[in-house]
Amino acid sequence: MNNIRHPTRDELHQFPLLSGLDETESQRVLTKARVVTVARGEHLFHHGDPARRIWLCRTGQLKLFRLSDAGQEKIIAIINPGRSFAEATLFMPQRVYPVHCAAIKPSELVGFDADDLVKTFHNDAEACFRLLGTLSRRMHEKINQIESLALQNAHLRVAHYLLDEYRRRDEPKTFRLESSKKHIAGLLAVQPETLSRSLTALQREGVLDMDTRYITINDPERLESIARGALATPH
Amino acid sequence: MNNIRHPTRDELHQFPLLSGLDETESQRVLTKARVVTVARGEHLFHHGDPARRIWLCRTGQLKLFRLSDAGQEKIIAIINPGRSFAEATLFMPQRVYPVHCAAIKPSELVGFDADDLVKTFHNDAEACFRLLGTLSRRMHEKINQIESLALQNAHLRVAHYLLDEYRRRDEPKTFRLESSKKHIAGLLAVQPETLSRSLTALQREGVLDMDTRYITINDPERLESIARGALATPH
DNA sequence: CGCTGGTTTGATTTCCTTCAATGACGGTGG
DNA sequence: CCACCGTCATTGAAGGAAATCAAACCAGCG
Repeated sequence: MNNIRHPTRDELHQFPLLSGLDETESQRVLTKARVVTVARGEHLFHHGDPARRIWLCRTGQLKLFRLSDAGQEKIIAIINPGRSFAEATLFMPQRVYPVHCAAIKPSELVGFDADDLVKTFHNDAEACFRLLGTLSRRMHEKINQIESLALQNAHLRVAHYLLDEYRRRDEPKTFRLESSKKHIAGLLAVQPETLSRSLTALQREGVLDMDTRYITINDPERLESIARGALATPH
Repeated sequence: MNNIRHPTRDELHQFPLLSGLDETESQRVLTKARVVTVARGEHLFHHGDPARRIWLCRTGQLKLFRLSDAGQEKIIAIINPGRSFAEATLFMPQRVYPVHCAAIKPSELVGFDADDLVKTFHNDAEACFRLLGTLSRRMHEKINQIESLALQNAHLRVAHYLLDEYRRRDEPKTFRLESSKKHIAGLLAVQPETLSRSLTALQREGVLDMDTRYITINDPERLESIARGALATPH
């Protein structure tokens, strides 16, 4: 039975980091795990807070982000159900969260005890390898983000983002944006106005159509060539 | 005796990832390890190459970087002696290098066999933990780079860089830049001209003095406040 | 000494942010 | 069910930061 207040053993095993646990370990981790709900807009943790738990998003949506002194927000990642986050804090000398985390939608999370997990990893080489895999993948994603910010202009970043989303969903003509345009702008490190202008330009070019949060890709090849740097020449 | 052609067991143990190996494992890893020299300007590997080795820089200096279609170069990291790199490729499903690597100075490296290392990690939970720690630290560095690119303007990035270098060296009044200004510009994702102008402005403000590659920090507090966002108001 | 590549300085251009105003949603409570 | 409010989205105009272009200078090194 799927009790919403406590993580089930099945759920635990879907969690990639813990999928190989035996009965005893499962039991211990479950005992220390806690379900937390966060209202829309509410913070789960702040940048610099001691990281006593690592998290699995069960429902809802959250953002991991940094803030500038001026209050500008750069989103590092948007967290959707099934994603875990903050694993890298486990192995840092001083265990603090490197970013803020707040809910974009009302969300429900499972929080695993950090000390407890480290103990588990000590006995489980397989789990270590899975975590190494996860962190490595994330590291390469970060390198891609750095390249994107450093070498691509705003329109290129937008085109790239759309193409990535399109492919991630297995290339359906139409799909729904994962989040509001304001948040996507924060993810791409552009102003909402700039994102809006980019999308309008792509629409004018006939590359895509847009209906509020729904995007229809009319010309994937064209989008790809634009993402590669072909200037979207406005007439 | 320090044979320059083959890594010694002592050297292997300085390598943080392998410092806990026992005699047998040391022996195996050493057998498969290979010393490679790279001339200034020469590539060690390209973005997308199969990653059959991970590397330890013994002497010289290298850059890890990405290239834009237009040929612009964004440096992800500058590698100095004692630093290892490319570890994260070990645990990726498709083992390829995510960046280019080229020598800034003539360099000598030890290349460890990837399959061999993975075997070692299977038997050595301690080594796994050390690697998890290394990757976690690098991940947080990447997050800092992303924040820097997204939320700080060029002058702020320069000030931050100088402050970091100053502190990393334990705050000597004068220190030598780790690399040419062209490469530092590539690291900070600004044009060399912009870096030059930033440094000139800081000099004009009396924050620092500069003599070719040597920087003297006259006013660390001022530099810090500039890095925090205090506008360097040119009169 | 005389290259070659790195650095500085100035002038111009481009891109993106900022500012401002209007319009469209979508959730909430009457 | 509809009116209201706040947030999000769009569009235009103006300003500013950094890139680009161009040229002169400098430094290290064969």
